[in-house]
Amino acid sequence: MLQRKPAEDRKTDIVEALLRLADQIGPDRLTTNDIAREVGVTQAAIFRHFPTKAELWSAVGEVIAVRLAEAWQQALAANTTPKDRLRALIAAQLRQIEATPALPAILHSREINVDNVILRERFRGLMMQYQAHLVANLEGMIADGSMTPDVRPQDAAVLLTSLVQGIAIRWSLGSRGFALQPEGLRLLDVQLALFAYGERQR
Amino acid sequence: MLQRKPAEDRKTDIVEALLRLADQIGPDRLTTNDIAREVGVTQAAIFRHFPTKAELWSAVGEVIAVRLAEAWQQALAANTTPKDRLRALIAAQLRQIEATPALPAILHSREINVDNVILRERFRGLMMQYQAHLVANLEGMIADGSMTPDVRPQDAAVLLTSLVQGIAIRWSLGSRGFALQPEGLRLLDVQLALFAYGERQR
DNA sequence: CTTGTGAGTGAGTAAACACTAACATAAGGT
DNA sequence: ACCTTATGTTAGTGTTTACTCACTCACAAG
Repeated sequence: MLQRKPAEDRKTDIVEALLRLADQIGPDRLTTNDIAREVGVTQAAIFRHFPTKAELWSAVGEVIAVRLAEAWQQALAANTTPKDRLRALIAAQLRQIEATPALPAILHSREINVDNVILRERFRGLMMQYQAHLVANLEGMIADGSMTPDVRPQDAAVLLTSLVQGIAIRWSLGSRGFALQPEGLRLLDVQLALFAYGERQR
Repeated sequence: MLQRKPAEDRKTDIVEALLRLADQIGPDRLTTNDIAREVGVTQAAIFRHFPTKAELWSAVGEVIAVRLAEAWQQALAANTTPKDRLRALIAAQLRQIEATPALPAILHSREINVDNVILRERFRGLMMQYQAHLVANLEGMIADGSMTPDVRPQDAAVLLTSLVQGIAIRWSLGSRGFALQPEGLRLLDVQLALFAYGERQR
């Protein structure tokens, strides 16, 4: 028989297994059987730790939300200039996706966005927070002269989040044929150079 | 009892129903029962027209591929300058998504990208074709002076496709709270203005 | 060494799934 | 008007799904 673990350890095992499998199988196709096999326990064991599949998904959502929020806080704390902070915010997002490739798929999954109303609102708020961080630092960049005032910070923020999503999609569709973070940061610098152009010509 | 239709008409009914439902229920969660109810026939009737669910998805993929290719051809044919053609290509894409909101979800669904190898390659080729159109017209813009030569056309194309995807995601997550095409074109013009900056300062 | 607790199992359940076979009848060409 | 055909239905099939329940036994505290 298999080694027993305290409930808390096993719970994290299950959540990690789900995150791994969600990338291969897809969030909406993942079954409790798949998860149990990956963890190395019987299917019934999953339900000892999570009363329903929906509550398992809630736990996964919570883990993701905490990780993202922590990564952003760290990015902001470790840098001082608006431009460095902006780059760090984007880099953090790319790193999170690289570490958990299923992240975009889960964020847009029906499991979370249709079935789980609480989690949907949680993520909506989280993404608005990210957008707010971007806008704040873009405003800072306009103030310190590293960005043109011709582009509204809100629009610039949309362009940047789109960039991250676009690269992530290209990365996963192209079977991860390139390193996500370097390629993402390279394109970010292209965009930031464009943002700076307007200023230079003055 | 229900009115009978020639097979060809019914087939398109079924495909249209799937496209409508894929948006609400999700491509990977859609069942043949859901589709049958939407069309207004019994579940078994679906299998009279499509031998398997996978072949139904193939038909859906084919319809999407044809529509996209046609929209691009039309966009290119109706315009002459590189900049107008570029705008038309983006506008066409936004219009397609607005008409078929399930389109992004289907393009990234496991149904097509994991199960259906033929269709996956078909879409990969299609997207590369779109990218090629964008690059060609961006090169034209550099040549006619409406774009800076400082940004590689390939990079600019990635920024633009990301923009479309990003807006589409924001549109669907925000419960379609804004008009997709106008907002998309507005942001496109912001980006195109940035692309032109480098040139202006010369 | 004993014993109480709780992690894990084996063998189920009903519902939902894609798909099938036998039969029915509306529709269209002759 | 008839007869063939193709579209549709009814009532199934086996499989997979999330979830349950009675039971077992590993393990740590006393």
